[in-house]
Amino acid sequence: MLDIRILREDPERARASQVARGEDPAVIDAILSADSSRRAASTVFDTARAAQKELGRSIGPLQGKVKSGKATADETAELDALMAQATALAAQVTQAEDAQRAAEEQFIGLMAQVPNFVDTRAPVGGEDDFVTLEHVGTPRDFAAEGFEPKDHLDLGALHKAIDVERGAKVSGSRFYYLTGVGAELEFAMVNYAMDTARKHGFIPVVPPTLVRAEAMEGTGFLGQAAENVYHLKDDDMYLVGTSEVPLAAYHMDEILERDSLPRRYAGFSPCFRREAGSHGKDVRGIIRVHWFDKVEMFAFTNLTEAEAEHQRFLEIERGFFESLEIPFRIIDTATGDLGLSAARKFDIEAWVPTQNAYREVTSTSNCTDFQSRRLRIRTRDESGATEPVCTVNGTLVAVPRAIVVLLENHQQIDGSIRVPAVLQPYLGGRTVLTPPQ
RNA sequence: GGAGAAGUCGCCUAGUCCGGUCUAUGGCGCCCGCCUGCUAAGCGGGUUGAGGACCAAAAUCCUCUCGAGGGUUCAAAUCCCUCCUUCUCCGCCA
Repeated sequence: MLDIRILREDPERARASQVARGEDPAVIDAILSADSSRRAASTVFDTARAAQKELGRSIGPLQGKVKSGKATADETAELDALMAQATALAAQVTQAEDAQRAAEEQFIGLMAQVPNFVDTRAPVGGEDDFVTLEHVGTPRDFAAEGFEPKDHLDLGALHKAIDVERGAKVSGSRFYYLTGVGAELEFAMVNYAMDTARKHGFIPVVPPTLVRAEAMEGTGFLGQAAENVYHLKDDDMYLVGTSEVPLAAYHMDEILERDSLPRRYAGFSPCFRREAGSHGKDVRGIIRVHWFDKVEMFAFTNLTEAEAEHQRFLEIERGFFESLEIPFRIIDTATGDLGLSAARKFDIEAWVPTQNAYREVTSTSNCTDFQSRRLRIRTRDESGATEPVCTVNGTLVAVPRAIVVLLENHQQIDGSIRVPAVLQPYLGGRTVLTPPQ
């Protein structure tokens, strides 16, 4: 949810943000108009209600007298007159209330559609208009090493680590089994990621992955992204696509004391995505799947700290993939590709040798106060007044994609996989994974 | 899943039977002030959150908020319905 006060004071900024995202700026004017109708309706209602209350205070004692039979004829007549007035007033109040509610609903409906303000430093444009900020590491020259790299599915089959055929048999396309060393790799990555997060001051969390509409809505996943969310109709529950959802909603309706910020959480959870509208994309392998496990970083900060926190998240992600000795680049996502909640987003794209391309492995977003307004998560400023917090999220490790880039980048000519030093303690000290006989 | 009890402005709590003077009681905690070698005690005041009016700002005022949403009524913390949550007992289960 946007801050209506900023919209009132600086509608130009809101219109510019809409334009940058490729959205309709006219919505902003519709909102401003709905806002003033809402305020006018509210004033009418308040006035009518105050009069009604006042009248009620006269009726009460008088009726007491009449009921007990102690009232004079004048008093009985007065009560009748007051009651007639009250009846008339009640009609006014009902009408004013309906008008107020309608105006409020229209206003909220419009507000909920509008994405967060973009950070003006984010590159303007669509999906392909990102800016590459940095390259880290150098892709291997397999030709010079004298062999053709195998893709992660071939390597997965060779190591009996990834089984997509049986995944499809049991659950359908875009499902997989991790077996043997594949499963071990998942635990190794998750444990390494959690240890990393803990060292950076994050509290480890295993959150619920089935949530109510409110949590989904509050984090901005029931808007444009709704088609990618699994919904359980019988229970009206949603399967989360990321632990960002339950982590953000963790402090829903709370006021977080100023000195308790930033609060940093690292969530481990399965993630479920319908991948509607991505037919034909990444059909082979486990790059794009309906379910995967992920370690996600999440922070609640105050307004002035959010941007620094976002940078911190990027540094942690950078350090993580650097330590895995995987070449990657960092991109600054373009405004048209930010999603509903983010003001700015950085992705790490790791090198996938067999695709001769960089593919997204992490994403960190600064959602400023957009989610916290929807979830009513606040803190107090110096004067003690409440203000919304800011939320920042970022992937530490999304398991299947991390496995893909690890296998492909560290494969050797005989099909074995070199284990980067940081991961060795999590794999029983093995320095190389050799295919089972 | 079944039966029962409960949910009040940080925490505890009065009020609900019998609707209006509830503009929600009292205690604890916390904050400010007074008093005071210091501290404690004592005394006085303040202490839910949201929206709005006025405004440079403060003060002030209005409305909403008694788990949530509906309903009855001139009027709902209070009566009725639905839902949520918690607790107790039973059943089932990793």
